[in-house]
Amino acid sequence: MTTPRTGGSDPAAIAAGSAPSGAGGTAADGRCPPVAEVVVDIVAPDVDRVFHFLVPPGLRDRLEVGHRVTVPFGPRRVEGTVVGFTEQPGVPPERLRPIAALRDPVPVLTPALIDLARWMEDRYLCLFVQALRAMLPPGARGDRVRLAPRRWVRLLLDPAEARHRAETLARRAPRQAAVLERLAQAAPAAVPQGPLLAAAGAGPEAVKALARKGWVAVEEREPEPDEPAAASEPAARPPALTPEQAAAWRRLEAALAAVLGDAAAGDAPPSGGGVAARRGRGTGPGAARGGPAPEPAAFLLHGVTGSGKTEIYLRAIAAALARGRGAICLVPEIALTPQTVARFRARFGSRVAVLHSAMTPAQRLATWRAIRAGRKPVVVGARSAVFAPVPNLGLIVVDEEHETSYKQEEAPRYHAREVALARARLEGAMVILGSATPAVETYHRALEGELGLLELGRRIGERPLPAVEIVDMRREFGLGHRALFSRRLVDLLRQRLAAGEQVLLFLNRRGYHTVLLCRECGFVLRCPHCDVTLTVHQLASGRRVCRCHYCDHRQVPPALCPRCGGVALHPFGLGTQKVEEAARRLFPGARIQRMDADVTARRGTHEAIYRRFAAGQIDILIGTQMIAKGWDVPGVTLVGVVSADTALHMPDFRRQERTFQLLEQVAGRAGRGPRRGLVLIQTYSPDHPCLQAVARHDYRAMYRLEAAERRELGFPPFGHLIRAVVAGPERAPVEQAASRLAAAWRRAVDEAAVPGARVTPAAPAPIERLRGRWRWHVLARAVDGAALRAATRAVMERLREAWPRDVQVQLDVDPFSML
DNA sequence: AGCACGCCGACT
DNA sequence: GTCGGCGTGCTC
Repeated sequence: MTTPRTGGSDPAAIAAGSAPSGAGGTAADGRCPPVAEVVVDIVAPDVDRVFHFLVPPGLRDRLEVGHRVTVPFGPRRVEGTVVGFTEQPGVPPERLRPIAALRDPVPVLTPALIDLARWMEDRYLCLFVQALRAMLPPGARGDRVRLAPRRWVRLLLDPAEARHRAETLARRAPRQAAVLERLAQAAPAAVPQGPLLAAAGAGPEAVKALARKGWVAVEEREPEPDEPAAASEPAARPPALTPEQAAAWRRLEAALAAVLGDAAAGDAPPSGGGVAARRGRGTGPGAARGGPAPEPAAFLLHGVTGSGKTEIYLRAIAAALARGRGAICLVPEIALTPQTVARFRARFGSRVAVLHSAMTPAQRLATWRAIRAGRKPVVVGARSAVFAPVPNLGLIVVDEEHETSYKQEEAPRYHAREVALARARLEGAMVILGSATPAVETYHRALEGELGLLELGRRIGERPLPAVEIVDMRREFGLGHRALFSRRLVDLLRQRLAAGEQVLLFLNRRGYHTVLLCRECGFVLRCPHCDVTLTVHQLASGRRVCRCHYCDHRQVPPALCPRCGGVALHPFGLGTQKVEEAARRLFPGARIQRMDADVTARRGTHEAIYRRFAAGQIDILIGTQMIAKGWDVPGVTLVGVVSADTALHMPDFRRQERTFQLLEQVAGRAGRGPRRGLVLIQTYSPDHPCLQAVARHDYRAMYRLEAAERRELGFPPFGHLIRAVVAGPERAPVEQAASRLAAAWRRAVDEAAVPGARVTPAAPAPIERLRGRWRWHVLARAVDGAALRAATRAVMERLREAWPRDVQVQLDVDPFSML
């Protein structure tokens, strides 16, 4: 998967500075050395290294590390990234060809980000070019996006005067008149030329003519990222802190001063300065171990929901800004709502850039450039915002750090939290990881002293956490109550509805376990491509359709069982639709709404349902994960978890952690208002220690459970995992290749004597077929992650010779999903 | 990854 | 006789 390359992938090389010539950009005299090191945009192990190109005279004083270029490559031209400069390339000079073109006026990446890409290559066993790609704004690649600035037209006349002239112009030049008319309406604001011309039914020549007359001016602007001008004034004063918050803030403030320097000193490194200047200044998260070091440079802020973590983030960001440093705040995609953004804008005004998945490539690119230019020192965004090219970065906040959406599930399969810690180390910045239910891995680091631990155990205003009640469904069943809702849940629902209060009914996943099952022979309908059970969905027309959750294969349910020919083939299991039906039957008068991936497939529905719910127009809202996050509705006094069992029995070593996080999250939806909330959990395992921990809101109890189990089995944080997926169009070569890989891998860890290493035999992946490809996998585990990675790299290198065609290996370091 | 070069089967 | 299959090798 990886190839050795100049600069190497030895982690030590990173700290020592692996840019071969050490050149961090254009030299002080404005000239760069004559040969540029370029990584081309081709994802293939063979070319995943530096190639050398001559810098043409015209680019001598402009080219910098991080620039995107077009280079001649064999018979064609490809795009690439400048990652360094050198005096002596390891190739004979006559083979060097010049760079063909510069693609961007300003480098898209910073030198520090290129160092980070090297770290990622080593840490995630991905290609260097894959790491670089992850850092580019979608749109920087290819020439699809228009790089030219957008034109805006401004009226230079008084609006009344303009209308008058438009009238006289109407006969001879109706297009120009229409343009003038619209500009007069918008005056004194400028108007984007494109929409203006479309609305006026005119062409660009109309504007040109008006400009010649001196009546209008054309301005060129970068495409503006959406930014409500109204909210750009920073708020007057931040709210006062609770005593707990104040104590946490004192420690953080001291650490910020230690790591970033004194606010007054104004010793911030020059913006855009090479990373070399800053390297070694920062105290890495590990630095606290040696000697009487003060505070570590990274913290875990463990605070229950409603304890005021965000206020701490905002203050820390303000402190970084005061020192002339920038900040990135990562939030899970789902939390990137207008409310979140508004909060940042209220505090930092137009200095905030928001990176949204919904942005167009052009907006994204414009935002990226504004960040790179230092005009937006505060960046808020989801996973990939960890790569925002903030010059002179001082702080990275990772909110809800336990969220699985921080793990990227395609190559490079990085985890934004880990990248944040590495980036902060490279750039001498601080990190704050925040969560009400930290990942076990993170909490372990905090207990080990690798992270500073700040705990907020109380909610602001001393509001109590919701009460949790567990219902034993075995008993219900034994007593002949076989309905979806226990008697207790029905009682509570009735009470709440009578009192005019709102209820959330939560289910693990949409349609999960609603399979087509034959009650005579046990046959279950599966996807012909993906080897998972199909899920039964009810269409609006009343017809049923069976769908695969992985590849979206659809088919009409067969009337008779394909195996035994019997007539007992029926949907079986728990889905949101079933819950909805049951609720409607029980409470025909109630206003009931279901919300899951099916319902919200149409864009905008999510927000619409939220608004109706918040406005009290829905009594019972039934939904999956998506109702668990961020919804703050004071009218909710009851949350019913229809079944906790699916979460609890997932085939996953993190299942207890995940169950705890999930249930705490849904519990957080109850009792945001004046009345204390109640959470009712239905389960067939009422004595399960994890559920007992949830009932007491006892994070540490869950942590101890998980830690004991994982230590025993050598799972993270007590060991490191690497998963290899072997995939190809035919089964036999895949199986054979996977077996060879497993054998070679085991031999490699044995030879290298990697401590505590274990390699599983090759096995079919839980989803053996996906999108028409066969998949087998192998899992390796070891105590020493770096040693395991080194051995893995060596194996891949060796296997690359004589590897069957059409068979690929994907490596996943620290995997989350094992499917 | 692409794209050239190169060496063996059925077609205007 | 040639068009075209995809195996092998290379790209500063």
